[in-house]
Amino acid sequence: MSDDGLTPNMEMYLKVILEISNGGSEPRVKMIAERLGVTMPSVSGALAQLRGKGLVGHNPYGKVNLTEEGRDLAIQVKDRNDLLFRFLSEVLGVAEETAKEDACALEHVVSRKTFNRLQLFLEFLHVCPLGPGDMIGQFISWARETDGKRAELAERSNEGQVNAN
Amino acid sequence: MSDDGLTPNMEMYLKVILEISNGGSEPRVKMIAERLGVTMPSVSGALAQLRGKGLVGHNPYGKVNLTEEGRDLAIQVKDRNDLLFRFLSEVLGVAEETAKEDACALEHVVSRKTFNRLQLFLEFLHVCPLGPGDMIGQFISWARETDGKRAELAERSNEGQVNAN
DNA sequence: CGCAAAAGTTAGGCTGGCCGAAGATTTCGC
DNA sequence: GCGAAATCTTCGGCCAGCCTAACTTTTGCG
Repeated sequence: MSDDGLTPNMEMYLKVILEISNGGSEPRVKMIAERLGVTMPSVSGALAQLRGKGLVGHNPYGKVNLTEEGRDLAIQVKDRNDLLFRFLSEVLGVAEETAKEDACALEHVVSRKTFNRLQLFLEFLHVCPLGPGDMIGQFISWARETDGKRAELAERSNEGQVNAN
Repeated sequence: MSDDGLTPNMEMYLKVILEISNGGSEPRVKMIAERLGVTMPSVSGALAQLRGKGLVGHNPYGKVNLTEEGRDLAIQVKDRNDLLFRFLSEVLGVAEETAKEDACALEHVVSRKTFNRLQLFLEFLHVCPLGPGDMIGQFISWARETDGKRAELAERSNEGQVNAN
């Protein structure tokens, strides 16, 4: 577990607030609500909690901003997201949309230790001493072939199998 | 998301019931409670829900058993867990304990598509055309070195840094 | 058998999150 | 500068999960 003592939901709020301000906008309750797909009352409640933990500054009807501590946590969440996304899409070759969704769920659950190892692993793959840098490409094309063959086999062995997707 | 329409918690209940029966015991409320670290009333409640969804058979004071559908789902969860655990421990070289914990959280959150790609990826690493089979070993030792070097650097550049764990 | 211990359930209460409805505040256009 | 629209908060209510306390059923031992 990622343990910063926050629930996945609270991490999401922090991350979104960070993203909004990184995007150059003033984070507003409404905007946060839209991005998270929740209603404004939910955001109000969440902000109250986060304010209570000293992670955001926010007085009623006022501006929302991350405290230093809140910003640090938000950055950590975002870093986990970025790393996971890169791993899923670049290494595993998962479709962008899926990679985004999965990263967003995984980011709250990956421990520090695993994060570190995964980071190292990505570096390694790029620096990889085997083959000229491109072990990822090798995997991707091997995977394509393999997938293809298996699809054929499945086809050939007939039957109305369950959707394998 | 893994979407079987179950919450992570419900998936855990199914998984644990499966593990208990695979271990050759009759799953009992008490045993499930112990394995999950919850109280018996929580288990009772969960079983009621699962029974409602037709995933377990269980009448009051009676035996607990998975229906066919429940068993299928439980197996899927377990498969996800196994794959993740292998990836974390064998490939990334994460410590066993951590790998177990992380796999247990990740298993509820990995989409089918990502699961499939990860599975393929593990196969590939074992079959890997680059270097004779052992790209994992290469990573592990490269990681050890790199970690070492960085520890030194951190050491040398002094300062009471935050625990980098 | 008969009754205590173990196992299980029901009841009530808590927290985290979410919602809609309704009321408060701020902003903006005229 | 005032009123309507937009934004935000407060208030109840809901569901998932968990707990403790108290009650019921089953088990098993003397």
